[in-house]
Amino acid sequence: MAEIREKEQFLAYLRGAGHRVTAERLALFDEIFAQHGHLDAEALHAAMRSQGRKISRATVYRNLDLLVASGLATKQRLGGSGDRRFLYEHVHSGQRHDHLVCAACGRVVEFVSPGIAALQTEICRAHGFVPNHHTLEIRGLCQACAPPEGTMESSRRSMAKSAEGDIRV
Amino acid sequence: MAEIREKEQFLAYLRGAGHRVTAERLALFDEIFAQHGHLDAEALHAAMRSQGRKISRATVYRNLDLLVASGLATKQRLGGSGDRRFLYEHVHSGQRHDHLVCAACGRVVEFVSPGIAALQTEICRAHGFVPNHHTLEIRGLCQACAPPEGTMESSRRSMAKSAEGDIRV
DNA sequence: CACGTATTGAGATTAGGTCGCAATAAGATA
DNA sequence: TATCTTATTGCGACCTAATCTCAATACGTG
Repeated sequence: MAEIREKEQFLAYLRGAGHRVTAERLALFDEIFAQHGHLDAEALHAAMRSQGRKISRATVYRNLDLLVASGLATKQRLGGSGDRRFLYEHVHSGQRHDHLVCAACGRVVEFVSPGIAALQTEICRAHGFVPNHHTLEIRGLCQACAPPEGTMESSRRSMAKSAEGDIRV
Repeated sequence: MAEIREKEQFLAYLRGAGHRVTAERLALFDEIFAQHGHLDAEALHAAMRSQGRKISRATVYRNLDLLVASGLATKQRLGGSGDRRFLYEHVHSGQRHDHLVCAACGRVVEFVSPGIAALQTEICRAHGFVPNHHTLEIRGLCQACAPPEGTMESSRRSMAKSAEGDIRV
């Protein structure tokens, strides 16, 4: 289990900030680290209830914010104008990543771009701005939902389908 | 007035899409192009009422979405986790720009980065993704709200304060 | 000018999240 | 381990932003 390190980090954060270590917090932590991808509060709440853990909606929201404050989870509204709820995601070994969101099927693809990260740092420096979090989301159509007509340049769609997650720019 | 071109574009969009050209739509257009920066639906609504134009809230929302669909305005939730409402902004002569949002004072600084734009294009290509819109927001502390202690490196804060809008990376 | 239909306005409704407060339980102290 | 203090929980009420409904209005075509 990779999240053992993160759990320690979470405990350290709680103690350091004078917060108590409650069963609800640990359960929420386990749940969000057990799941992959983005979850909304609703889904988390449902998941925990279905596991027998009775936990209130308010507590889910409160502790989710705590997880975010600890730096172990992120909270964003993905889907641009579309999605109305916050989505939470546990950090991936401290790795920064951003999102490609398909407007048609809702699929979310993560990507990593050291180049963009570097430019952002540069921009912040130039503006005397001290960055903390960031959100970069590109909305459009994924391969599968690509333009149905495909009149021109329908060729380069060949090497596709499954290659994911290792592209770096 | 620079927005005369945009207004024609808006009219063309309306007609092309089989939508009617109503007084409310024109008034809304004028208002959003008269203002600078980001406005929420509420503010727009208030602004129009205070100008004598009686327009309903529902209509504001509906037509704001129309403006977005026409490509003449953007709709985003800035302020990351903080802001709960959508903010609208008219396009600046077709220029793409992104935001630096101060978590302390709420100030929003716009920046332009051809470098990031290029990398985004590159990433989309690599994923066979056809981009449409995007959102890039960096949250943190602006110069004014910078770390209050400033123990180390308190020097480079000198050339500051007013230089804005011309930094390109 | 008249007609058909998209659009508007007003208010009800929904959705997601937050708040207040009494009951509970972490964890410090002895 | 028993006790005490106070953060945390759960529940339901509440809030806000945005959407929906539907009758009345007004574009714009013929």
